[in-house]
Amino acid sequence: MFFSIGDLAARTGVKVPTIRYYESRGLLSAPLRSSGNQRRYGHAELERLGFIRHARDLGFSLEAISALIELQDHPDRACTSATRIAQGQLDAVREKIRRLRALESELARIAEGCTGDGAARDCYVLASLADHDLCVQDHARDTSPSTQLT
Amino acid sequence: MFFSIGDLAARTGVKVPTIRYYESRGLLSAPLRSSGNQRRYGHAELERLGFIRHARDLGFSLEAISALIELQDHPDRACTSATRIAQGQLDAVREKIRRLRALESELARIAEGCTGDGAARDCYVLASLADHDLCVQDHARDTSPSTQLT
DNA sequence: GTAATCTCTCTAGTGACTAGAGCTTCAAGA
DNA sequence: TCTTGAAGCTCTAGTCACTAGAGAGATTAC
Repeated sequence: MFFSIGDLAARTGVKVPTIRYYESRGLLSAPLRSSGNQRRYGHAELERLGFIRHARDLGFSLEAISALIELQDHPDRACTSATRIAQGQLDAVREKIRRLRALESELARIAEGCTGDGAARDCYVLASLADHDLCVQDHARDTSPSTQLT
Repeated sequence: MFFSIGDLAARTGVKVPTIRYYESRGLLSAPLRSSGNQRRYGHAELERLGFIRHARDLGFSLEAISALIELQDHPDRACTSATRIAQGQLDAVREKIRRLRALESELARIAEGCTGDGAARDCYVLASLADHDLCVQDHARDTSPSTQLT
Protein backbone atom coordinates (compact mmCIF):
# COMPACT_ATOMS: atom_id res chain seq x y z
CA MET A 1 0.00 0.00 0.00
CA PHE A 2 2.86 2.38 0.74
CA PHE A 3 5.85 2.73 -1.56
CA SER A 4 9.29 4.13 -1.07
CA ILE A 5 10.56 6.86 -3.37
CA GLY A 6 12.41 4.22 -5.37
CA ASP A 7 9.21 2.23 -5.91
CA LEU A 8 7.40 5.36 -7.00
CA ALA A 9 10.22 6.14 -9.40
CA ALA A 10 10.07 2.63 -10.87
CA ARG A 11 6.29 2.77 -11.31
CA THR A 12 6.19 6.18 -12.96
CA GLY A 13 9.48 6.34 -14.82
CA VAL A 14 10.40 9.57 -13.04
CA LYS A 15 13.84 9.53 -11.48
CA VAL A 16 14.27 9.67 -7.73
CA PRO A 17 16.03 13.07 -7.59
CA THR A 18 13.39 14.46 -9.91
CA ILE A 19 10.63 13.38 -7.53
CA ARG A 20 12.38 15.18 -4.70
CA TYR A 21 12.83 18.18 -6.97
CA TYR A 22 9.10 18.24 -7.76
CA GLU A 23 8.37 18.13 -4.05
CA SER A 24 10.72 21.06 -3.43
CA ARG A 25 8.95 22.98 -6.18
CA GLY A 26 5.57 22.30 -4.62
CA LEU A 27 4.21 20.08 -7.40
CA LEU A 28 4.01 17.17 -5.03
CA SER A 29 3.05 17.78 -1.44
CA ALA A 30 5.32 16.53 1.33
CA PRO A 31 4.52 12.84 1.85
CA LEU A 32 4.34 10.77 5.01
CA ARG A 33 7.64 9.65 6.45
CA SER A 34 8.75 6.33 7.87
CA SER A 35 10.09 6.21 11.41
CA GLY A 36 13.52 6.53 9.84
CA ASN A 37 12.53 9.71 7.96
CA GLN A 38 12.14 8.10 4.53
CA ARG A 39 9.31 9.19 2.24
CA ARG A 40 6.30 6.90 1.94
CA TYR A 41 3.80 7.30 -0.90
CA GLY A 42 0.29 6.04 -1.61
CA HIS A 43 -1.95 5.88 -4.67
CA ALA A 44 -2.82 9.55 -4.67
CA GLU A 45 0.83 10.48 -5.13
CA LEU A 46 1.23 7.82 -7.79
CA GLU A 47 -1.56 9.36 -9.81
CA ARG A 48 -0.41 12.89 -9.32
CA LEU A 49 3.11 12.03 -10.41
CA GLY A 50 1.69 10.25 -13.46
CA PHE A 51 -0.20 13.42 -14.29
CA ILE A 52 2.93 15.50 -13.97
CA ARG A 53 4.97 13.11 -16.07
CA HIS A 54 2.39 13.04 -18.81
CA ALA A 55 2.14 16.81 -18.88
CA ARG A 56 5.93 17.12 -18.98
CA ASP A 57 6.03 14.66 -21.87
CA LEU A 58 3.65 16.97 -23.67
CA GLY A 59 6.02 19.86 -23.03
CA PHE A 60 4.13 21.79 -20.37
CA SER A 61 6.29 23.87 -18.06
CA LEU A 62 6.30 23.14 -14.34
CA GLU A 63 4.56 26.46 -13.85
CA ALA A 64 1.74 25.44 -16.19
CA ILE A 65 1.53 22.07 -14.50
CA SER A 66 1.20 23.79 -11.13
CA ALA A 67 -1.77 25.72 -12.44
CA LEU A 68 -3.35 22.55 -13.84
CA ILE A 69 -2.88 20.73 -10.53
CA GLU A 70 -4.41 23.64 -8.67
CA LEU A 71 -7.44 23.27 -10.89
CA GLN A 72 -7.54 19.53 -10.39
CA ASP A 73 -7.72 20.12 -6.67
CA HIS A 74 -10.79 22.33 -7.13
CA PRO A 75 -13.08 20.30 -9.41
CA ASP A 76 -15.93 22.78 -9.02
CA ARG A 77 -14.05 25.64 -10.64
CA ALA A 78 -14.45 26.46 -14.31
CA CYS A 79 -11.86 24.79 -16.48
CA THR A 80 -11.29 27.84 -18.67
CA SER A 81 -7.67 28.22 -17.65
CA ALA A 82 -6.90 24.55 -18.34
CA THR A 83 -8.10 24.93 -21.91
CA ARG A 84 -6.21 28.17 -22.23
CA ILE A 85 -2.99 26.56 -21.00
CA ALA A 86 -3.39 23.61 -23.37
CA GLN A 87 -4.16 25.89 -26.28
CA GLY A 88 -1.14 28.04 -25.44
CA GLN A 89 1.04 24.98 -25.41
CA LEU A 90 -0.37 23.90 -28.75
CA ASP A 91 0.31 27.33 -30.23
CA ALA A 92 3.88 27.22 -28.91
CA VAL A 93 4.44 23.79 -30.42
CA ARG A 94 3.09 24.89 -33.79
CA GLU A 95 5.28 27.97 -33.79
CA LYS A 96 8.28 25.86 -32.91
CA ILE A 97 7.55 23.47 -35.75
CA ARG A 98 7.24 26.36 -38.15
CA ARG A 99 10.62 27.74 -37.14
CA LEU A 100 12.28 24.36 -37.20
CA ARG A 101 11.06 23.71 -40.71
CA ALA A 102 12.73 26.89 -41.89
CA LEU A 103 15.91 25.80 -40.16
CA GLU A 104 15.66 22.36 -41.64
CA SER A 105 15.55 23.52 -45.23
CA GLU A 106 18.34 25.99 -44.67
CA LEU A 107 20.51 23.44 -42.92
CA ALA A 108 19.82 20.83 -45.56
CA ARG A 109 20.90 23.25 -48.24
CA ILE A 110 24.05 24.12 -46.34
CA ALA A 111 24.96 20.55 -45.39
CA GLU A 112 24.40 19.25 -48.88
CA GLY A 113 26.47 22.03 -50.40
CA CYS A 114 29.65 20.43 -49.10
CA THR A 115 30.94 16.97 -49.74
CA GLY A 116 33.32 17.19 -46.81
CA ASP A 117 36.37 16.13 -48.72
CA GLY A 118 37.81 19.55 -49.49
CA ALA A 119 39.82 22.02 -47.45
CA ALA A 120 38.19 24.27 -44.88
CA ARG A 121 38.92 27.33 -47.02
CA ASP A 122 36.55 26.07 -49.70
CA CYS A 123 33.93 24.66 -47.35
CA TYR A 124 30.43 25.70 -48.25
CA VAL A 125 29.25 25.06 -44.70
CA LEU A 126 31.70 27.57 -43.30
CA ALA A 127 31.04 30.03 -46.10
CA SER A 128 27.31 29.87 -45.55
CA LEU A 129 27.67 30.48 -41.86
CA ALA A 130 29.98 33.41 -42.48
CA ASP A 131 27.63 35.04 -44.94
CA HIS A 132 23.97 35.27 -44.16
CA ASP A 133 23.30 36.49 -47.69
CA LEU A 134 23.84 32.97 -48.93
CA CYS A 135 20.67 32.00 -47.11
CA VAL A 136 17.52 31.49 -49.08
CA GLN A 137 14.98 31.80 -46.32
CA ASP A 138 14.47 33.87 -43.28
CA HIS A 139 15.39 31.82 -40.25
CA ALA A 140 15.27 34.32 -37.41
CA ARG A 141 15.79 33.26 -33.88
CA ASP A 142 13.05 32.52 -31.41
CA THR A 143 12.70 35.53 -29.17
CA SER A 144 9.48 34.45 -27.51
CA PRO A 145 9.50 33.42 -23.86
CA SER A 146 10.53 29.85 -24.45
CA THR A 147 8.01 27.20 -23.58
CA GLN A 148 10.53 24.49 -22.99
CA LEU A 149 10.19 21.56 -25.29
CA THR A 150 13.57 20.11 -24.46
CA MET B 1 37.78 51.70 -37.80
CA PHE B 2 37.47 50.64 -34.17
CA PHE B 3 34.12 50.13 -32.50
CA SER B 4 33.06 49.97 -28.90
CA ILE B 5 31.17 46.95 -27.62
CA GLY B 6 27.94 48.91 -28.00
CA ASP B 7 28.66 49.62 -31.66
CA LEU B 8 29.45 45.98 -32.24
CA ALA B 9 26.20 44.99 -30.56
CA ALA B 10 24.23 47.42 -32.72
CA ARG B 11 25.88 46.17 -35.91
CA THR B 12 25.38 42.48 -35.24
CA GLY B 13 22.19 42.40 -33.22
CA VAL B 14 23.96 40.53 -30.43
CA LYS B 15 23.45 42.06 -27.00
CA VAL B 16 26.36 43.59 -25.11
CA PRO B 17 26.35 41.13 -22.18
CA THR B 18 26.15 38.27 -24.67
CA ILE B 19 29.28 39.53 -26.45
CA ARG B 20 31.14 39.57 -23.14
CA TYR B 21 29.77 36.12 -22.41
CA TYR B 22 31.07 34.81 -25.76
CA GLU B 23 34.45 36.26 -24.93
CA SER B 24 34.44 34.56 -21.54
CA ARG B 25 33.59 31.28 -23.27
CA GLY B 26 36.46 31.70 -25.70
CA LEU B 27 34.35 32.13 -28.84
CA LEU B 28 35.69 35.63 -29.29
CA SER B 29 39.27 36.33 -28.39
CA ALA B 30 40.05 39.13 -25.97
CA PRO B 31 40.01 42.36 -27.98
CA LEU B 32 42.21 45.42 -27.78
CA ARG B 33 41.44 47.82 -24.97
CA SER B 34 41.27 51.60 -24.90
CA SER B 35 43.48 53.48 -22.46
CA GLY B 36 40.51 53.41 -20.11
CA ASN B 37 40.19 49.60 -20.35
CA GLN B 38 37.20 49.52 -22.69
CA ARG B 39 37.00 46.92 -25.45
CA ARG B 40 37.76 48.04 -28.99
CA TYR B 41 36.82 45.91 -31.98
CA GLY B 42 37.73 45.83 -35.66
CA HIS B 43 36.34 44.17 -38.77
CA ALA B 44 37.68 40.73 -37.93
CA GLU B 45 35.64 40.65 -34.75
CA LEU B 46 32.58 41.97 -36.57
CA GLU B 47 32.75 39.09 -39.02
CA ARG B 48 33.40 36.50 -36.38
CA LEU B 49 30.48 37.66 -34.30
CA GLY B 50 28.30 37.61 -37.41
CA PHE B 51 29.38 34.02 -37.97
CA ILE B 52 28.52 33.10 -34.40
CA ARG B 53 25.16 34.81 -34.56
CA HIS B 54 24.24 33.11 -37.78
CA ALA B 55 25.24 29.72 -36.46
CA ARG B 56 23.26 30.33 -33.25
CA ASP B 57 20.23 31.30 -35.33
CA LEU B 58 20.56 27.95 -37.02
CA GLY B 59 20.56 26.27 -33.62
CA PHE B 60 24.21 25.23 -33.34
CA SER B 61 25.49 24.92 -29.79
CA LEU B 62 28.36 27.11 -28.63
CA GLU B 63 30.47 23.98 -28.46
CA ALA B 64 29.76 23.19 -32.11
CA ILE B 65 30.44 26.80 -33.04
CA SER B 66 33.78 26.61 -31.26
CA ALA B 67 34.73 23.66 -33.42
CA LEU B 68 33.63 25.47 -36.58
CA ILE B 69 35.64 28.54 -35.64
CA GLU B 70 38.66 26.40 -34.94
CA LEU B 71 38.32 25.05 -38.46
CA GLN B 72 37.86 28.51 -39.90
CA ASP B 73 41.15 29.49 -38.32
CA HIS B 74 42.91 26.62 -40.10
CA PRO B 75 41.74 26.88 -43.71
CA ASP B 76 44.16 24.19 -44.88
CA ARG B 77 42.56 21.46 -42.80
CA ALA B 78 39.97 19.12 -44.22
CA CYS B 79 36.43 20.32 -43.66
CA THR B 80 35.09 16.87 -42.80
CA SER B 81 34.15 17.86 -39.28
CA ALA B 82 32.28 20.96 -40.44
CA THR B 83 30.08 18.85 -42.66
CA ARG B 84 29.63 16.34 -39.87
CA ILE B 85 28.57 19.05 -37.43
CA ALA B 86 26.12 20.54 -39.90
CA GLN B 87 24.70 17.13 -40.74
CA GLY B 88 24.37 16.34 -37.03
CA GLN B 89 22.48 19.57 -36.50
CA LEU B 90 20.22 18.77 -39.42
CA ASP B 91 19.50 15.32 -37.99
CA ALA B 92 18.73 16.84 -34.59
CA VAL B 93 16.35 19.35 -36.15
CA ARG B 94 14.55 16.66 -38.10
CA GLU B 95 14.18 14.50 -35.03
CA LYS B 96 12.84 17.45 -33.09
CA ILE B 97 10.30 18.18 -35.79
CA ARG B 98 9.20 14.58 -35.77
CA ARG B 99 8.64 14.62 -32.03
CA LEU B 100 6.90 17.98 -32.08
CA ARG B 101 4.49 16.78 -34.72
CA ALA B 102 3.43 13.90 -32.48
CA LEU B 103 2.97 16.36 -29.64
CA GLU B 104 1.04 18.70 -31.87
CA SER B 105 -1.57 16.17 -32.88
CA GLU B 106 -1.94 14.92 -29.34
CA LEU B 107 -2.25 18.42 -27.94
CA ALA B 108 -4.70 19.44 -30.64
CA ARG B 109 -6.88 16.48 -29.79
CA ILE B 110 -6.72 17.29 -26.09
CA ALA B 111 -7.28 21.02 -26.46
CA GLU B 112 -10.17 20.59 -28.84
CA GLY B 113 -11.81 18.02 -26.57
CA CYS B 114 -12.76 20.73 -24.13
CA THR B 115 -14.81 23.83 -24.78
CA GLY B 116 -13.57 25.46 -21.59
CA ASP B 117 -17.01 26.34 -20.27
CA GLY B 118 -17.54 23.37 -17.96
CA ALA B 119 -16.31 22.55 -14.49
CA ALA B 120 -12.81 21.26 -13.85
CA ARG B 121 -14.17 17.85 -12.82
CA ASP B 122 -15.48 17.28 -16.35
CA CYS B 123 -12.53 18.83 -18.18
CA TYR B 124 -11.19 16.69 -20.96
CA VAL B 125 -7.81 18.43 -20.79
CA LEU B 126 -7.35 17.44 -17.18
CA ALA B 127 -8.70 13.93 -17.80
CA SER B 128 -6.35 13.40 -20.71
CA LEU B 129 -3.37 14.48 -18.69
CA ALA B 130 -4.36 12.22 -15.82
CA ASP B 131 -4.76 9.20 -18.04
CA HIS B 132 -2.18 8.42 -20.65
CA ASP B 133 -4.43 5.69 -22.05
CA LEU B 134 -6.59 8.41 -23.56
CA CYS B 135 -3.71 9.23 -25.85
CA VAL B 136 -3.83 8.07 -29.41
CA GLN B 137 -0.17 8.34 -30.29
CA ASP B 138 3.09 7.69 -28.65
CA HIS B 139 4.60 10.97 -27.57
CA ALA B 140 7.57 9.94 -25.49
CA ARG B 141 9.96 12.45 -24.12
CA ASP B 142 13.19 13.49 -25.71
CA THR B 143 15.97 11.73 -23.87
CA SER B 144 18.73 12.59 -26.30
CA PRO B 145 21.43 15.04 -25.31
CA SER B 146 19.54 18.16 -26.23
CA THR B 147 20.90 20.15 -29.09
CA GLN B 148 19.43 23.41 -27.98
CA LEU B 149 17.01 24.95 -30.38
CA THR B 150 15.63 27.40 -27.86
C1' DG C 1 24.29 -9.87 12.59
C1' DT C 2 25.97 -8.28 8.53
C1' DA C 3 26.23 -6.70 3.95
C1' DA C 4 24.18 -4.57 0.16
C1' DT C 5 21.15 -1.44 -1.33
C1' DC C 6 18.24 2.61 -0.52
C1' DT C 7 17.42 6.93 1.14
C1' DC C 8 18.49 11.26 3.43
C1' DT C 9 20.08 16.39 2.98
C1' DC C 10 22.97 19.56 0.95
C1' DT C 11 25.70 21.79 -2.52
C1' DA C 12 27.05 22.61 -7.06
C1' DG C 13 26.87 22.01 -12.09
C1' DT C 14 24.48 22.07 -16.85
C1' DG C 15 23.56 25.81 -21.39
C1' DA C 16 23.10 30.12 -22.94
C1' DC C 17 22.30 33.68 -21.48
C1' DT C 18 20.09 37.85 -18.41
C1' DA C 19 19.80 41.19 -14.51
C1' DG C 20 21.67 44.00 -11.23
C1' DA C 21 25.09 46.43 -8.09
C1' DG C 22 28.58 49.58 -7.71
C1' DC C 23 32.05 51.55 -9.94
C1' DT C 24 34.85 54.06 -13.97
C1' DT C 25 35.27 56.09 -18.62
C1' DC C 26 33.83 58.50 -22.57
C1' DA C 27 31.76 62.06 -25.61
C1' DA C 28 29.16 66.12 -26.36
C1' DG C 29 27.62 70.53 -25.10
C1' DA C 30 28.15 74.94 -22.23
C1' DT D 1 37.84 73.25 -19.16
C1' DC D 2 33.89 71.53 -16.79
C1' DT D 3 29.85 68.92 -16.37
C1' DT D 4 26.57 65.61 -17.16
C1' DG D 5 24.56 61.53 -18.78
C1' DA D 6 25.22 57.54 -21.35
C1' DA D 7 27.99 53.72 -21.91
C1' DG D 8 31.37 50.70 -20.22
C1' DC D 9 33.78 47.84 -16.57
C1' DT D 10 33.80 43.50 -13.24
C1' DC D 11 31.48 40.47 -10.39
C1' DT D 12 27.74 37.84 -8.56
C1' DA D 13 23.51 35.61 -8.87
C1' DG D 14 19.29 34.12 -11.22
C1' DT D 15 16.71 31.52 -15.02
C1' DC D 16 14.67 26.30 -16.24
C1' DA D 17 14.36 21.53 -15.22
C1' DC D 18 16.85 18.82 -13.80
C1' DT D 19 21.50 15.88 -12.69
C1' DA D 20 25.66 14.48 -10.01
C1' DG D 21 28.08 13.75 -6.02
C1' DA D 22 29.40 13.69 -1.00
C1' DG D 23 28.81 11.85 3.28
C1' DA D 24 25.67 10.20 6.38
C1' DG D 25 21.76 7.17 8.09
C1' DA D 26 17.81 3.53 7.13
C1' DT D 27 16.05 -0.67 5.41
C1' DT D 28 15.97 -5.32 3.82
C1' DA D 29 17.43 -10.01 2.57
C1' DC D 30 19.96 -13.56 4.01
